[in-house]
Amino acid sequence: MTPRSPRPKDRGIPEATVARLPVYLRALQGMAERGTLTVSSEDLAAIAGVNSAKLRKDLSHLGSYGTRGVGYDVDYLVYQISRELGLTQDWTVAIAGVGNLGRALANYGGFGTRGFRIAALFDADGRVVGDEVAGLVVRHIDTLEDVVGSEDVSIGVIATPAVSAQGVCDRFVKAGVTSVLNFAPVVLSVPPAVDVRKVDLSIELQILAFHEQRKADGQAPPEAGWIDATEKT
Amino acid sequence: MTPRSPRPKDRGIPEATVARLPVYLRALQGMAERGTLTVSSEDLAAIAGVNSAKLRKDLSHLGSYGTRGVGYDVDYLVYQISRELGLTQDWTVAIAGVGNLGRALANYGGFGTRGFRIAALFDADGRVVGDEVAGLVVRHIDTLEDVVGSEDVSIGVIATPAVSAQGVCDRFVKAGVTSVLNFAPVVLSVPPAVDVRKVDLSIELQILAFHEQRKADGQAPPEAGWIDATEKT
DNA sequence: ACGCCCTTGTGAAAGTACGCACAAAGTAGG
DNA sequence: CCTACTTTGTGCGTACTTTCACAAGGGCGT
Ligand SMILES: NC(=O)c1ccc[n+]([C@@H]2O[C@H](COP(=O)([O-])OP(=O)(O)OC[C@H]3O[C@@H](n4cnc5c(N)ncnc54)[C@H](O)[C@@H]3O)[C@@H](O)[C@H]2O)c1
Ligand SMILES: NC(=O)c1ccc[n+]([C@@H]2O[C@H](COP(=O)([O-])OP(=O)(O)OC[C@H]3O[C@@H](n4cnc5c(N)ncnc54)[C@H](O)[C@@H]3O)[C@@H](O)[C@H]2O)c1
Repeated sequence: MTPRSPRPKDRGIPEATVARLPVYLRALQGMAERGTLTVSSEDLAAIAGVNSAKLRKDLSHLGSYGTRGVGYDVDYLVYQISRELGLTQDWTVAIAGVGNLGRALANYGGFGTRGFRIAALFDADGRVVGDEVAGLVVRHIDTLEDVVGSEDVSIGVIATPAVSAQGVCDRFVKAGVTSVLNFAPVVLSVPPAVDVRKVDLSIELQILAFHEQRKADGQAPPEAGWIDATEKT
Repeated sequence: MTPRSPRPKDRGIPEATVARLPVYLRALQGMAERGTLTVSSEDLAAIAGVNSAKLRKDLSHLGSYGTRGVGYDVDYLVYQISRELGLTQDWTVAIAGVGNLGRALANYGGFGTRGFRIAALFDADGRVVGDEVAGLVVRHIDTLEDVVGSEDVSIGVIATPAVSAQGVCDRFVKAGVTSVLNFAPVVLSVPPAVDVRKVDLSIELQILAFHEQRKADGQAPPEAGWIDATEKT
């Protein structure tokens, strides 16, 4: 069985654009806090580390929200991007695996402030179950289905060891979760209706190692200006 | 993402391929441990969650290491991919910011086993400096330059708050680090010779939220004639 | 030695993404 | 109202990516 790509055709905003919208949003929110009223594509692009034409094209997928000769209204753009990303509503998140990483995630304040409410923590280890972490009592993984149902969890985070990840994922899916963020170094199989995104630190390091080796193979690195780093995931 | 290399000696492996090689490698290492001797592109692709033609094309960039009618020799392929990724040598890593996330990273065993040696931990907080974390004593960030130089660190990991990230990055770069893995939610500016990769959990969640919303919209009548206020005539 | 059958490696097509360059659209000032 | 100036929105060429489809290569049974 070949796991089908979650969204072969999104008859809407290109995936590459979706991945950049959060970056723009963050930049804009910073500007809004500092009281900036409008911003040009040139300036915003510089902050976000992208080409200004790309930024304009990205925003054009949301609609014509700019004013020629002036730029974009910061607050209005914040609202439009938020709406497009689905951040005008709150999302409920559950984390499975309360080890090193799960604890770091639970304790991280940056989620709640962005509309992602952590509703439950699960672990299989009896020594962890019952602990209070970040204001939540760790529940046993066997209660996952009940809690996910009653709390209406829509995003499941997997921070268990790799061997447990597929099993936990299956339980999330069976319980009705349709988006999964996976930190375990395994490829998860899910039904087509479920989105999975993975964060794999080892892979990131290996990609860096590849380029590092390439630099070492060559000779003197090119000297030039200072650029903004932008990457994709 | 190397913008403009005036020296296209194009022994180049596509970036998209590089990002998948670690996935293949992990699958192959698992097979090797279970004693599998050879594997077909079809089977390996299924495990890695990709199209088999894509896998073959990816591997073809490394050379012709398969045998028609048979498949690929697992051990040999492990070696070739490792070599291509630069994993036949060890890389030295330093982590700046020993908070929730920095500790989780330091305590994670999955790096050392893959050729990434964590050589130093840095923090700016006097209450953290001097602590022992994962067998290393946390050093003060002001010693970064010395340590990076003497330990020959090539990869810097940034796990500080966002406001400190650019500053820490600059120090890494000035000290000679040419690869940075950034967990802070900011776009870093670096010279062209430095590679930056970012891991941004908020962005991942926001992308999931986007698709989640889209799924929900599909159920309900989409926008029923609702037009944005700024729609032009 | 021979031919069958399996799997690789790769042209070519289709689909995405990027960024330049510029007309269109809006502002500001007279 | 008109002119000068600024910045958006996008058409278009280029480059990269994915996928299909199949000829060529190689092992294996007879
Ligand atoms: N810590 C890191 O920095 C880091 C980095 C990269 C990848 N990862 C990956 O993230 C995952 C978690 O890493 P970690 O360092 O937190 O590991 P950990 O061992 O510290 O924590 C894992 C937790 O999952 C729990 N668990 C095990 N089986 C479970 C199950 N079936 N259901 C629910 N909980 C279960 C364990 O009891 C433990 O508390 C691993 O897959 C690891 O490879 C971690
Ligand atoms: N914890 C998570 O799960 C999580 C998730 C997503 C993103 N992040 C990001 O990762 C980063 C770290 O998160 P955290 O939860 O570990 O934060 P934290 O506050 O727990 O830890 C940050 C650490 O960095 C240290 N620090 C501050 N300034 C420094 C400097 N100039 N030099 C060296 N060290 C410095 C602090 O003393 C602290 O120990 C943040 O940017 C955060 O936004 C974390």
